[in-house]
Amino acid sequence: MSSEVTLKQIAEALGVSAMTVSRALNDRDNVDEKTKQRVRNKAESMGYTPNRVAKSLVSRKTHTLGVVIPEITHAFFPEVVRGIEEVAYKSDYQLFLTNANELFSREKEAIETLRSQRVDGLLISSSLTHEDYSFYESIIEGGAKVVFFDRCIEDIGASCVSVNDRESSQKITEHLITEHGYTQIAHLSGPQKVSIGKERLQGYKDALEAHNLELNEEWVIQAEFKEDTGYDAMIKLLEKGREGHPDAVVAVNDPVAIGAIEAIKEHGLTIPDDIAIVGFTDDIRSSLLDVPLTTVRQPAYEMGEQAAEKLINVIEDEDATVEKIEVPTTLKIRSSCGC
Amino acid sequence: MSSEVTLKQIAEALGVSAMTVSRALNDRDNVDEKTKQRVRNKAESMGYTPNRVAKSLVSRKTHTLGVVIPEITHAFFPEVVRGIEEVAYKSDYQLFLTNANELFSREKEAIETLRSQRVDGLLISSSLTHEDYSFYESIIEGGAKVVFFDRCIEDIGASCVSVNDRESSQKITEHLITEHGYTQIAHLSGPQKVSIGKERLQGYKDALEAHNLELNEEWVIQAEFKEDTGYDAMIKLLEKGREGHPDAVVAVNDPVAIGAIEAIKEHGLTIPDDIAIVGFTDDIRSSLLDVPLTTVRQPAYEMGEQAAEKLINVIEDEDATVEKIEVPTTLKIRSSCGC
DNA sequence: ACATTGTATGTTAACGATAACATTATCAAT
DNA sequence: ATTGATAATGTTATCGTTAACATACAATGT
Repeated sequence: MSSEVTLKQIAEALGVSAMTVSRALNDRDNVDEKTKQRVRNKAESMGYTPNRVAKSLVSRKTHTLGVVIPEITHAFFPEVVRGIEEVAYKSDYQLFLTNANELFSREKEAIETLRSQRVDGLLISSSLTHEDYSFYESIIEGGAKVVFFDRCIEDIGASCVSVNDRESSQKITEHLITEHGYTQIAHLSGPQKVSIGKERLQGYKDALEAHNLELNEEWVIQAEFKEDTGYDAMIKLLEKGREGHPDAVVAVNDPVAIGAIEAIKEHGLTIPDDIAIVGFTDDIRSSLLDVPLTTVRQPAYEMGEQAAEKLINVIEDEDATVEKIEVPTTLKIRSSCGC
Repeated sequence: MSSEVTLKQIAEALGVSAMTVSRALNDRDNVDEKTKQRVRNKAESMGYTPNRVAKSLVSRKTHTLGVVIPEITHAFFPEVVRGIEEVAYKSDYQLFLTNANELFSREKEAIETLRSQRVDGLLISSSLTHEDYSFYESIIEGGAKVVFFDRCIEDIGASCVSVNDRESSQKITEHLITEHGYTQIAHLSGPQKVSIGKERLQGYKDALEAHNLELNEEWVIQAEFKEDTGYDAMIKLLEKGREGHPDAVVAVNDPVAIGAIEAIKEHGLTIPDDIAIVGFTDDIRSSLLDVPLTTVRQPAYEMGEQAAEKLINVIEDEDATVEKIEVPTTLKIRSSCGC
């Protein structure tokens, strides 16, 4: 039997109306138990699969969520997606997954398509790198239910699940200052248009300020989020060299730190003796490096769970409020910081 | 404007019929250029988003693919999904992603739901661990378009994209024999009900046989696919101990090898001097271990691409044939084998 | 005997878009 | 002016399901 079996076909085969079949299969009241059984058997034997497309058209609900992430390569986002998936599964939602590949244009396209699909809600980690939020504003105003995670766009009426990047960044920088006494600390930053890039830089600055260390603008080099940009930024930093190299480096995330480590090694320097370095994310590789990387652990799975729970809440409860949900980070002290 | 704008509403606002609006927005012939422009402007200003649900009901095509994977934690499947996503994106398909969590019951449920969603096709990496293929048979007979990848179910009328597990397993085992002269080689196998479990064991046996080494059944221990099962299996192997431990171990995949390495270290043995070990997969961590792991590299991204291409081909071309597509593996020789 | 209640079923219309067919307007050719 | 062809637009029915209302019939109470 083909997958094209419809209620009407079952109805005809049994000599009843389509409505009765619908009622029987949805186990409603007011249907004779014998009829229900007859219908169920027939549906089974004809290989009936309910058509959610038709159902969605009537109910204006698709029971689907759109997930938009900026990349799938590293361990972080898959882990977030696993958390999302788990919650969605339990609440009987299906997931549309799209990878924007760090391109906002592609993200926009993806969101547009997902809205066409009439997803009940959107989970977005933004690839935006400029400061024009009008696209998000318009879709939210247009009634889309959105929850951001990790890379958030704030104050535009959508909830957000992330870690406290600024505070965490400050904490790990302070670890370098108070535990190890470093004073010459550089930062390989992320793009300043992305919230986590800005926040983490700010946390680094906060730490310096709190300990009366002077900020050397020359030692803040902008990378992006991947290994090669970390490598390049570190090379730049090492080649400035007039005033010598820094004691320690705070990288915007672990992939950047991993790239930087390679550059440091190539320059014949050792970690942590010549230069200490710390990251952010706790990439799956970080504990396995020659000199295990001290970093900030972000609970990715939990972040996914929280984001999905919040979104489903927004979808199902009319008066859910806009929230900023922070999931706690933990410092993962390993040896790259000098410990 | 809410997302609930319909063609009819635009039509009313302009005093034309819904059909004209539909034609204008789809840029059909036989519509006055001025009308088209008026319609487009109005649609834009009202924030119209076409409803794919309604469209799908008419066209009986959803332009969506269902992807079912057994796990998302490790790097392999995310990378496959990235390949799938890329191809789907280019061909304008959306992806439903579901994680079966290594549970066949959950996979079955997922497939049923995806069929309800009327996905145009399914990409499946099976979590099946028994030998009853009737579920797959029935959905394929029911007209579902299916392409398996990595963990395939063969000879039931669906195409399959995978590596040649048996041959690759034989090759890496032979590397241990011919390059290093090991003769006491153990195997930590996968579940024998899963194709890759069976095939890789078989490849291991082929290698022994080809070199006239006796197969010691005691040294084939069944693990599953994760670290903890590798650890447990290795402990079992080490504690048999009457005849001493093996020279070398062939693990069914890298996570199992990583678990086993821990067990080996705990027993105070060193790799590769006391026991050499090799894996399969080329996990992102494998090159970063204390003793980098020799393994078989599976081109995950390419596997995803091929699987998606094949599926789209099956969907769009009536007389596409059933194929077994093999993507080539490469040996990643590092130092855990003794090199 | 008859209104009343309740159970089991049927009919119609709707969700939003579009294919297929129908109608009207426009213009050139005779 | 009339015809025919073509361009522009409208109408109806359909996809599969279900809500809302309608009907048929049996059982109950007075």
